[in-house]
Amino acid sequence: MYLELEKRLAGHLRGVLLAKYEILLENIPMEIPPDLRFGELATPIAFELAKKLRKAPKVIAAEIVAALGRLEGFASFEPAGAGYINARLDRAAVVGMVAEGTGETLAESGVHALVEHTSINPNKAAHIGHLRNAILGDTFVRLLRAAGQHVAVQNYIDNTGVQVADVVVGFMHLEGKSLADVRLLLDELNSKGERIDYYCWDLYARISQWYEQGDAEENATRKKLRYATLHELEQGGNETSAMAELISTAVLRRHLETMLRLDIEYDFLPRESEILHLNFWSLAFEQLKQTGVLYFETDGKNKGCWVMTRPGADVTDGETNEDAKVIVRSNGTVTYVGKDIAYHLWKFGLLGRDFGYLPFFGYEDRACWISAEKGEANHPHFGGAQAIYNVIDARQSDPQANVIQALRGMGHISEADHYTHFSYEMVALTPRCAVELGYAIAEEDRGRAYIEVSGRKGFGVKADDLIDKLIAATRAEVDARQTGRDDEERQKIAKQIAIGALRYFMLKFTRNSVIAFDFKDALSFEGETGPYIQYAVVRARNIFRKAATDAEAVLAEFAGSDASRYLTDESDQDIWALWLRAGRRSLVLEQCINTSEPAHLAKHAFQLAQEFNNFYHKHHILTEEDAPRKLFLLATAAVALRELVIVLSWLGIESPEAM
RNA sequence: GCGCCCGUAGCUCAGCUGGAUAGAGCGUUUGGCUACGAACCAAAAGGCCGGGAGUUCGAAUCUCUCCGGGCGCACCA
Repeated sequence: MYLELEKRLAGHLRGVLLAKYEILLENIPMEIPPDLRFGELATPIAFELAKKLRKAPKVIAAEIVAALGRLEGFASFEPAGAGYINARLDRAAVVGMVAEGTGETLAESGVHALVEHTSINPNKAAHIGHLRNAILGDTFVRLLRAAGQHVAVQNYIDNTGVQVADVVVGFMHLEGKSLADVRLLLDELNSKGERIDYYCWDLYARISQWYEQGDAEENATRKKLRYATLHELEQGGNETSAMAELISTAVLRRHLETMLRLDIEYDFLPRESEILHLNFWSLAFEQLKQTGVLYFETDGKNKGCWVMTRPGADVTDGETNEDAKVIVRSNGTVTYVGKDIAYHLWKFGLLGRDFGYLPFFGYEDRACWISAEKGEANHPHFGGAQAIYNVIDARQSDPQANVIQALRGMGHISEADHYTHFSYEMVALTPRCAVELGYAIAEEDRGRAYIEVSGRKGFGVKADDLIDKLIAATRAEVDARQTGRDDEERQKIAKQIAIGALRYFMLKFTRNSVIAFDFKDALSFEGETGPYIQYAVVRARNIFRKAATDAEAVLAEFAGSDASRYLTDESDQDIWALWLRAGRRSLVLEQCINTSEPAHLAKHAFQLAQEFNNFYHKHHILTEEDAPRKLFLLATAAVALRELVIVLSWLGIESPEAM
C-alpha cells in the first residue's frame, strides 16, 4: 500500500510542479512523518524549491497544496510547519488496500542474480561468524526472490587452499594416518554419530601450533612439508590430494547439513580445484593482457611479475608503480586475486569456459550441484548472471575491489557496476563469553569489548554447538508450556523457535556493526528477538482458532466494508497505526534491496509484532459485542498475522502453530 | 604511512535518499494474569548523538579536523 501510494503521490506532484512552475523533478523525496498528527505521508519538497523559486517554503507548500486537488487514496493535503506538505490518507481506501494486499507483490523483474555466501574453508567446523555470513546471504536471497528476481545461490569452496593442506599434514604427520586410515576414521565417526568437522577443528588448531612449536630448524622443515603438501594438493592425482578430497568433501557435507538446520540451501558449489584444473586462469590471463589491465613489470620490487594498478592508485606515467597488485608472480604462478578474476568472468558469462557439473547433495525437492572436471551431460545452467552479490566479510574489501577494478579495466562496465561486495563485520566474542567457554585469554584482551575468533587457534563458538544449545533452551521452555503435546511436536516447536531466535539475532544488527557475541544475548527469547515475533503470530492464530474461523475467511467477509468509522476516535489511533504498518511490506523490501541491508526488514517485523501485541492487549476481540466492529478487529488481526508470517518467511523464520 | 569501518541512554543497538519533540530492546523502579496464552502489556527514570569547525532554511546523518577503538594494506593463501 505505502509503496503504491508513495509512487502515486510522487507522480501526481511531478505533474503539478511541471504545470505550475515548469520544473521537472526526477526524485520527489517522500517520508513517513514521525507522528500521525502530521498525516501518514509527507514531502519536504517545498524546502528544496525555495531557492529556485525565491519564495518562502511555507508559501510554496501552500501553493502546491492548492494545486493538488483530489487524488485517489488520499483524503487531504495540508501545508505544515515551516514548509512541509502533509498528506492524510483515505482511511477506508487504505484499509481496503491493505486487506487485499494491493501493491505488495512485486512483479517478476527478469533479472538473473547470483548470490554467493557461506564459503567456509572445508577444513574445520562452521562457527558463529560463518552463521552470520550464511544467514545474511540466505535472507538476502529470499528478499531478491520476493522482489521478483531469479536468484542462483552459490557456495564457493576453496578446497585446495593451505587450510586444507594443513589438516592433511595433521592427519599424515601428526596422526600418522594413511588414506585408508582416514577412510576408516570417517566410518567410525559416522557410526558413533560424531562430527568430522569437529574432529578437524581440533586437529587444525593442533597443527597450527605444531608449525611453531619446535626449534627454528624443525619449524622450517615443518613449513616446507606444509608447502610441499599444498603443492601436491594443487597438482592432483596423488594420495595427498585424494586425502584432501576425502576430508574436504566430508567436511563440506557437514557444513551443508549445519546450514540446512537453518533452512539454508544452495544451488551450486563451485570449487577451486576445478577453477585450477579447467584452466580458467589461462583464458582470463589472455583477456587481461589484451585489454592492458595487466602489464609486465620490468623494474622495482615487482620485477618479473604481471601486475595491475590498484583501485584509486595515483599512477604517474613512466614511473615504476611499486604499489601495483601482483597477479602473476615472477615464478609464473597466479595469485588468489588472479584466480578470483577468472572466476568472476565466469560468473558474468564472460570467460568462454564452463564447469562440469555433478549432483552432490539432496534437498527435499531438488539437488545441489558441485563443480567437476567432467560432469553430467544434463545439468542446470549456472553463471552468466546480470548482477552478483558476494557475501564476504569486510576484511576482504581490498581483494574484492581489485576484482571489480579488473572487470572495469577490461571494459565490463555494467558487470563491474552490478558487482556488489555484500560486506559485513565479524562476529567476535566478548571476553566474558571467552572465559565462559574455558579459553585462557591474554591480559590485554580482558578489557576489550570483543576478541576476534580464530580457527587457527581453535578459538570460537561452533555453529552446531550454538544451535544445539538454543534448541535445548527452547525445548525446556516448550516442555514447561506445552504439556499436552507429544515429544515430536515439542521438538519441532523448539527447533522453530531456536532457529527463529538465531536468525533474528544475526539479522537485527546492521551489516557493518561488529557483533560481540554473548550467550546471554543470543539465548534471549524476550524483547527484540525472533521468538517475540513468533509469539505474536501464535497469539493471532489462537484468536482464529478460538473463533473457529481463519484469517482468509475473515478478510473475505470483511472485503468491501467501510472501516473508517472505527479509526476516527483518538483511542483507535493505535489500530490505524497497525494497519499502516501492515501496508509497508514492499516499501521495506525495496529499501532492503537498495541498501543491501536485511536488518531493516528485521526491524519492521519487530515493530509490527510490537504494535500487534499492543493491539491484542488493548482490544479484546472475541468478547466484542458489536458484530461489525468485531469483524473489523478480526480483520485487523488477520492482516497483522498475514504480514507477520510473510515477513518472517522472508527472514527465513518459521511461524509455529503453538509455542 | 595509506585505505575502509565504528563512536547515539548504565549495557546492546536502530535512526531509509539531510527534515518536525533523537527511538527500541536489555537492565533498574512501579503497576497489570478469574477476559483471545504474561516468551506479553503499561508507566517512570535515563541523552551536549566522541570533541571542535564548516556547508544548509534545517545536521546524529554531508565536508574538514582532532580524539578514541577495530580491520585491512604481501610475489602468504
